Amino acid sequence: MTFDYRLKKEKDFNLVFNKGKRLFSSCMTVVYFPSKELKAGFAVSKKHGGSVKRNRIKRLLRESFRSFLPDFGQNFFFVFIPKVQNEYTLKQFKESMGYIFKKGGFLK
RNA sequence: UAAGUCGGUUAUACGGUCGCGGGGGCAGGGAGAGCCUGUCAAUGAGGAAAGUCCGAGCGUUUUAGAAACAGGGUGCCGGAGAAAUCCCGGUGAAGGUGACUUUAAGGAAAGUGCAACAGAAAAUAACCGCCGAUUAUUCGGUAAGGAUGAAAAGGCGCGGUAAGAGCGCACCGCCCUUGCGGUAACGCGAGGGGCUGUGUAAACCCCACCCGACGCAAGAUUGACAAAUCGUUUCACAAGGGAGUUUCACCGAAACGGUUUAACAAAUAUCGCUGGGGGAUAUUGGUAACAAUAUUCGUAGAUAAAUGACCGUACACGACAGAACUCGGCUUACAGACCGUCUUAAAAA
RNA sequence: GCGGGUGUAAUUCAAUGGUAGAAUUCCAGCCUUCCAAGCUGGCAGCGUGGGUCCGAUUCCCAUCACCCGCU
Repeated sequence: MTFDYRLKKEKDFNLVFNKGKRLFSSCMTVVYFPSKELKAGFAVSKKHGGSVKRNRIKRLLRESFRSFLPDFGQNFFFVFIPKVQNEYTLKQFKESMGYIFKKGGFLK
C-alpha cells in the first residue's frame, strides 16, 4: 500500500465522519464516502494500548487493505476503526474486511 | 555446597518471496526543476526511544544590562564535567552477623509558631513526696523517688548533706584551648571548664551561594490578515508603552497622506532536521567519575507519522516496549541467559 | 511533542500535622392495612510506594490514573 492511497488531511477525515455511511462487523467499524480517489485512513484510539500495540494494529489493517487493493470497482474514502480486543490477527481483519466489502458491494 | 551482596554484558539469529520510509547510482521522458516513470544494490527504533525529574546547546523576547524587593532552587568535604540537587571518592549518622546499603547532613544563643492524648509539669518547672521551722496549717529549702509520654531538665557510681543538689570526685557525654594525622569534612590524643540553655527548620524563618521568562506546536521563509518604507503635522526629553514589581539604563511617541505587493495558500509547502560535549577498540594517567593519544566506523529523519505478512532452519520459544530538535544525568518498566567481585554458614584438606 | 492541574465512603464535596466529617445511596428496625415520606441505628475510606517526624489525608520524593491548555 503506497503513500498515495492514504487518507491524511483532517478536512477529509471530517468529511467522511460527518457525511459518510457506516458498516459494521465483529471486530471493526468502517465509515465510507464516495470520492474521486481511493484512499483509506485508520483511527486507532488510546484504549487499545501503548504506541507499540497501536502501531501493530495499523500495520495489520494496512496489510489486509493492501490485499484487496486490485479488486476495487469504484473509488471511496474509507476510515477503519477497530474494536478493542485481547488479540489481533491478520486473518481476523482480512475476513471481516472481505465481509464488509461484499456487504457494501465495493468490489468488482 | 547453600544463602546472599555489589557490578557488568546481551536484548532471538540466519536465509528466501511480497510490501513500506528517506537518500544514492543508472536508464528513459520532459523546455526546465529529484518534476515524472522504471530499475539496481545498500540502508532504516531503544537500553530504557518511556516518565519529563534536573541541566546544557539552539530559538524568540530590548544582543538580558545595574540596584533593591518578590519568587524559586541548593546547603558535610574534595574531585570530575560544557553544565546540573541525583555522577565519582571520602567523612559523620542510621540499618544489617557480614559483604554492603541508605543519607535535602548549615543555623534552635536573631525572632515567631507548634508539641494532640496522657501527665504535677511540654519550658521562667514544682502536684505528691523528702527535710527544717511552726501559731498546726502555713512558711522556707530541695529536686533523690513517683501511674504518663516520642521527649522530663546531662548519665552512672562514690562521697557529701537536715533533706538534697556538678555541691565535690572518677568514667562517659558536652563546651573551650591545644598537639599529631589528613588538601578538607573529620579522626586520634592531651589539658582545662565544672555544665544555664527540650524537640521540631522535609514549620515560618535566618545565613551563604545560584537563577530573567517562554519553549522546536520555539522560531524563520513565500502568500494572506496586513506589513514595510517615505513624507507632512503635532507633542517633547515629560507622560504613556516596551522584561515579575520599583528605581535606573536602553528604545522617542501619536495622527494623516502617499508608494510597494498577478495567480496558486496548505492545522509543515520549504527551512529548523541531524556529524554530535558521536560510537567502537587499544594504550597511558587516575581508587573512580573522567581525561589524553592512536586506529577505525559513517550510523533513522517521518509529519494521520516508515520495520509488516508468509515460508524454512536452530534454540533459551523471544520480556519491557516504538525516534519526533539534539545531547548529559536521574527515575521507572523488564522474560531469559552469561561473566565477575566479595560476605556469611556448614563440611573437607 | 511541550506546559499545567486533580486524586478522600458507592456518588458529590469538607477537614490547622494529633479519633477522618456532611449530604445522598445501601442495609436493619420503628411507623403504616401496604407503599412513599418521616424517625432511630449501622456498613462502607485518604490512588500506590518510600522518606522526614514521637505521629502524616496534610510536608518532601518517586510512581500510577484521570483531566485541561498550546497548532
